[in-house]
Amino acid sequence: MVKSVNRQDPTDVREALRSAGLQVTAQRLAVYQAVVNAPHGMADEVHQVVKNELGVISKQAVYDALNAMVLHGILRRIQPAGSAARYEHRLENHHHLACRQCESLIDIDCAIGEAPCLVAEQDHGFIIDEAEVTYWGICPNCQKASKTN
Amino acid sequence: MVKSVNRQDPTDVREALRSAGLQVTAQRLAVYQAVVNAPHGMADEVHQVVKNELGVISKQAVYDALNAMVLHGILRRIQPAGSAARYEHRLENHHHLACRQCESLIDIDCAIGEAPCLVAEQDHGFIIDEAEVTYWGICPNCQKASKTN
DNA sequence: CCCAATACTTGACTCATTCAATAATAAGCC
DNA sequence: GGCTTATTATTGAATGAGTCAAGTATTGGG
Repeated sequence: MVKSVNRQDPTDVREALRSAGLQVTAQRLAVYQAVVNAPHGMADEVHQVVKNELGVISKQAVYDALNAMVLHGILRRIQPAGSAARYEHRLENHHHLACRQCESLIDIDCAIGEAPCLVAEQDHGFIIDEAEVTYWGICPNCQKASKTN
Repeated sequence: MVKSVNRQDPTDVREALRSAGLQVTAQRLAVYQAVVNAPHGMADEVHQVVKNELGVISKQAVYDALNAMVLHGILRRIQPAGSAARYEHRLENHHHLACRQCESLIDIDCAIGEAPCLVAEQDHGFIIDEAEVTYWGICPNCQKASKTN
């Protein structure tokens, strides 16, 4: 399984790429860094950030980099209902708190700890490797906004 | 909150539509029935089924019907990562088991019962109304397939 | 330093979903 | 039961995330 580590040191990313059999390129390093600096960013946002960093990079290269790193467990992809895919570098098991109104997304640790309801009783013969939990609600800002209206 | 009921009797759907302030139309009834008969269907599949039933219906009408019924708690929309939106009529709290390879999706009851890890410790001021849980793994069929290869 | 494998660029393309304008229908009222 | 109007359906075009494919550039092992 994937090592549960937060990689912030650039050296680690290079190593992670290499040990995954991926080449180390300026584009990939910049894409990784963009995700670290702005977690939960969508591909398009990552693209903007990396453009500021490198000058030019194609949208396709961003998608390639993101997909490759997700595939090799260097980044994690999350796809909240109704939103484009988002990316994060935090790899340990944690969950998300999503606002139904403003689409904001917050990390939260697993409520009970290791594997709470994460072991399904009725597994139907599936080999389960992950339990993804998303809490849906209204964030404080949107609560305020709807009161004043 | 939404009443936790499985509506299979057509009369109930009519009532549900009316009490939601929606008009009862042949299209909506057929769309609802299609979702009951083939749970977890995507909009396009629902469209095909309803076409067989009614002869003609526009894709747009299917989307309108699905959206309206989801908005009023008559249907439920689920959006597994990497898939188009799917629809189901079962409204009680339950979760899903998804195969990473074949995209199959199975209902499972909540493992612990009422509200297990469904109450986040760190709610960050959010008013949480739902905890969505998706278990990811490999289904029995795909396990077999990968062994024989 | 060279070369093959890997990655990037460009631009066209797919597919789910939505938008907008027009036509049809449901259901409350007389 | 027939009008009336708000609600819903149809049609066709548009959007936007993401992928595909062909050609060019770069990485890093030999």
